[in-house]
Amino acid sequence: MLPEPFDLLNEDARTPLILAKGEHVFRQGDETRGVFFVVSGAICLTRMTEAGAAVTLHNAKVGGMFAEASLYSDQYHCDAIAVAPSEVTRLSKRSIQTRQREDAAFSEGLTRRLATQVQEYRQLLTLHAVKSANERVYLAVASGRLRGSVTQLASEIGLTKEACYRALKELTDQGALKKTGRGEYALRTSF
Amino acid sequence: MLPEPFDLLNEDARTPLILAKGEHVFRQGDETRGVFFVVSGAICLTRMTEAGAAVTLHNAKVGGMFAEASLYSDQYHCDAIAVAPSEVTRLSKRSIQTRQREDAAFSEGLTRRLATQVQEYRQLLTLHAVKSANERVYLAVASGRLRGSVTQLASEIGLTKEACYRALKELTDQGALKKTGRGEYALRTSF
DNA sequence: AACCAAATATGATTGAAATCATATGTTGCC
DNA sequence: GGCAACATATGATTTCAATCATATTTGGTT
Repeated sequence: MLPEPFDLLNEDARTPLILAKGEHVFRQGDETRGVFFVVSGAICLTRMTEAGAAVTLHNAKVGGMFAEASLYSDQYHCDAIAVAPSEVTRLSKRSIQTRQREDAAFSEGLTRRLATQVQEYRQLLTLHAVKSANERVYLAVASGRLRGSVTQLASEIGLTKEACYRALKELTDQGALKKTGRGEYALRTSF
Repeated sequence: MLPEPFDLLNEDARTPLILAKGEHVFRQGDETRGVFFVVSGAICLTRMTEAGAAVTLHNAKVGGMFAEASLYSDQYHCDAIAVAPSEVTRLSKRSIQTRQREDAAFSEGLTRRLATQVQEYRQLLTLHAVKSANERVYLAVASGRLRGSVTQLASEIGLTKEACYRALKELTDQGALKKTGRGEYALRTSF
């Protein structure tokens, strides 16, 4: 359930938290107690600027984690608020740090996970820079991003679901994609 | 010059490479020899899909790094090509891995750098999801992203430079920003 | 000093995606 | 079994940023 290497942590390193919509997981300035995994719901991280504007830093969704950088800070630098009824698992900072020191496999696993995420985020950002909706959708499908729903893909790649459906239709009409089912599309190999 | 913790590496872990435009730093399938730092120019990472489409994974610019995930792979999974005459520094995989095992400060520094980058990329992706150009520019300025040129900011946040200048002008007219010089803007604190 | 390249700045026009609307299909649940 | 919620799908209209165009300023180079 927890992503590697956090699945290696002892039971007592995990604290489940149930949150009502609007409830805080932590606040800016709170002492850092760990990193979090989203079991259900969604958590939004925001920071206030000096001018009073709220900047959203991250929308953590089911299966995602947040506040990993808190391992290297004494206080949280933003607010984490449940935007829906949620369950999150807190992974104790102390346990993680101890394990990092004492277990090379865990330490390597953590570094590896972060390196992989950096790679994924760069790829996603690069995809966002593609102007044409059709090309963006094609590249997204070619990169294997159409796992869940089309709606989900749309939000992932920065399009409305309507624009995404339209692009899928046009790409299918053009012969670049093949419709393999309701909401399912495959690449048409060009040879 | 090199970002932490790579500045800690010995001289002999660094290999400078000079590349003409179009030249490869490495190819998909090559044995992994290290991670890279861009001293000048720009490097583009692309991968071919089964259907023959080229997917750009990352555009590494001056001061940036690429192929960090190669530390956890035997072969590179994409091509790295200089899109302009470039100089890059290769940081030997072996040296990094040895140092990771033997120097806790280095190891922690690397993990920390990656965690920070994950955080930054998430923030940038979240910013890209803001629809209105004005709001996007405002939030970008509020997050301290207007360091270099406006042109640079524009490309960073996914707008054309024209749209970015216009947004800056409108925000200034509205009183949300204050123009402090040519290409320089500051937040107007609302109190 | 003259010149060039790039950044700054803004106006006019266009186009592509957002929005609004609507219909059907599917899934889970009481 | 029926209802609610959501995903799929596509048509019509609008809007906002991209594009095209142009002028000025600045910094670096010869």
